[in-house]
Amino acid sequence: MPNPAQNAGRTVTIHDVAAAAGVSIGTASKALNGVGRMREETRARVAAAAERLGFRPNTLAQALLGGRTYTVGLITCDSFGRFSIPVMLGAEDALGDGQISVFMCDTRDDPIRERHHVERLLARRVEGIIVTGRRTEPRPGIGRDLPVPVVYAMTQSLDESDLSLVPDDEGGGALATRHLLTTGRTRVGHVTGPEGFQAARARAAGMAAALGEAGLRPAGPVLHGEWSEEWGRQGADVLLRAAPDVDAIFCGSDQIARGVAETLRDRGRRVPDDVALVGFDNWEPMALGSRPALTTVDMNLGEVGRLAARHLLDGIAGRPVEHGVRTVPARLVVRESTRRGT
Amino acid sequence: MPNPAQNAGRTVTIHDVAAAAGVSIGTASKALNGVGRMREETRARVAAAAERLGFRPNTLAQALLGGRTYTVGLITCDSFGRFSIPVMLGAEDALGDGQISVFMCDTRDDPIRERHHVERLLARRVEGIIVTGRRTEPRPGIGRDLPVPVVYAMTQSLDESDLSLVPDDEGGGALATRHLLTTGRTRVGHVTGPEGFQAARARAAGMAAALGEAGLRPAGPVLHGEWSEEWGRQGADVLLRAAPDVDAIFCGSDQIARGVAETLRDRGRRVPDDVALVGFDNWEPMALGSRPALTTVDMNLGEVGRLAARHLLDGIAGRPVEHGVRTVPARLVVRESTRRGT
DNA sequence: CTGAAAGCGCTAACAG
DNA sequence: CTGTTAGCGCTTTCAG
Repeated sequence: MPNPAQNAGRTVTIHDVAAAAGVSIGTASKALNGVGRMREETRARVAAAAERLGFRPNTLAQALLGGRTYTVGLITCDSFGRFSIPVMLGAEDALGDGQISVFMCDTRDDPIRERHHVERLLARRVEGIIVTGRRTEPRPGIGRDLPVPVVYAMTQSLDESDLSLVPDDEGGGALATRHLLTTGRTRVGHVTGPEGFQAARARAAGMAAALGEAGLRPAGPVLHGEWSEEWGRQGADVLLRAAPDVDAIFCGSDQIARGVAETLRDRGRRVPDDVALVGFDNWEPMALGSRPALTTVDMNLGEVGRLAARHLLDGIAGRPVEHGVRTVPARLVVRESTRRGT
Repeated sequence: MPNPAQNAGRTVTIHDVAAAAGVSIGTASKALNGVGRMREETRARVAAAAERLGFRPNTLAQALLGGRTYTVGLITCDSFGRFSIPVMLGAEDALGDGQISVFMCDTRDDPIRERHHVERLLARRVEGIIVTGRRTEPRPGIGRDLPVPVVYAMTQSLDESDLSLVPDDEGGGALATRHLLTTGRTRVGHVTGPEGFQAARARAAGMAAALGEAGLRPAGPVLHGEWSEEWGRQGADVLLRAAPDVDAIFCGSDQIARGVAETLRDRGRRVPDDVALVGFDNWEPMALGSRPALTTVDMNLGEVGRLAARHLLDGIAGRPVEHGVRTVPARLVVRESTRRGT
């Protein structure tokens, strides 16, 4: 049986198929697309010829004619980093079934490169663009009045008329905090990332709100620093001095939580018996590698991506795209670091 | 000044530009492409019209006519994981400047999906395909006699006639080991990943070779286990029992190294004073978060990707693509965990 | 120096 | 039931 793919010579066109099947080019097209009515025998003969020659309809020609390319662009400013990848996966998920292919572009955080990529994508007649990013900090949009719909995911456009999908940091902070309260903790501290990050501020706000509902306040000051383990180690020390009776610490990231865990251990506090610990990100290598394994907030980034894709598809279908900033609920993943309340 | 992008209504074609500039369609084309000879004034008039209307040549039409699409496919089996991302970045790097766009496809490790993606890419007339993967284990190729060149990066095709680019695990192991010897260590142990992984075996072989050159043998048995911190913690205990006088440990991954470091600390061995430690991967969040920061082997994955892209471009240009498995040298990153030799 | 016409691979009307 | 034709947007001969 000849391999259908062995057309290394010249690409097989529908013209070849038609010739091989002894029909005209138009008939071949209809036969292959199951359109119109014709003798079953003819249809089969054409199909056989196509199969034998390894015919693959040229998507470009179809696109040119049909006015649709079934492609979208995915622009990331995250160097394909840790956050945008799950988003992309989710997006690919929602798009892939629709026979839509994805052009990937990385901007390296360079606006010139970005502009360049947008131009290229538009020249390729993508039907829509998803923009993802590293942080949730608002950023300038990729352009106004573009001829295709645009959705921002895991990043946020400064332009109010754009649609941006971001994780619910505030809700996540509240979720983590309420979980700690449920397990009987009442003196909850917070060590997190730079105050300049909206994500850090929102998570802290969520925590404060949840504590407030219970008539409580944070134990010690909210400690802002870098998104690093090293800061977690330092921050924990500061916190232990400021609020020695702390019985739970909510951390702005899993990395910070690991650092905190290390200092707690060095200072003879057992996790979770003396101090319960909650991280943020559900970055598994970190959260599972930590001892004990970290309870943490998962931002459902895949869902962010899926939603972004779905909104984009709506836009492509001609339905008006919503605008403003929309938030995707987070989810708590409970592990050892908060088991067995006091 | 009108925004060139405000063509939300209908896409601007060269026909529109020609009409606006008062020239024929062919003249407009030549003017825009700087081809042929014509009055400077005409050229300028066309350029101005194109600018004003926000004309973007339709890449599809150009591709159809020119027989080149300037696109390649990137297939990953790694769910955009930690390893294939740097590879992609490197590839995008080498391709992007050549005005080549990249279609991303994730297979989720499903051969059916993979087949599907390959078909789709070929239908879109990509000019080449790069396949990346999670492990360096050999895998079946994506198809024989495809009409476009294919390069495997960070994964390896079973088909000897394919070109596969993989990191030099053996060289990396030797590099790490020689560094330890240089800092005066002589009793070097090894804790690494599953024996089933070629990467683990190659790294161990590299270490054995380097020790052999110095007339030495590994301290204790080579310990195979999971690629996890937990295994690092356990493995270190086993090693300390089997070879209590060990003064250096080379680990198969940074995660394992972190686990090893933790156990060493628990057992009262100082790093690097009593025992020096080298990891593998240079996965920065892990390597830098560890205390002390880990000396580790960087596989130069970006280079792997860049090379893959370059070979692919060669293939696209019609030059014959080499075949077999080619190896990209690794690089040592020295940090605290090996400073100050005994 | 500029315009007209052919054609890339395909589909969708319309004739036969 | 099948073949012919026009045309998607563009480039490239070849005449004018």
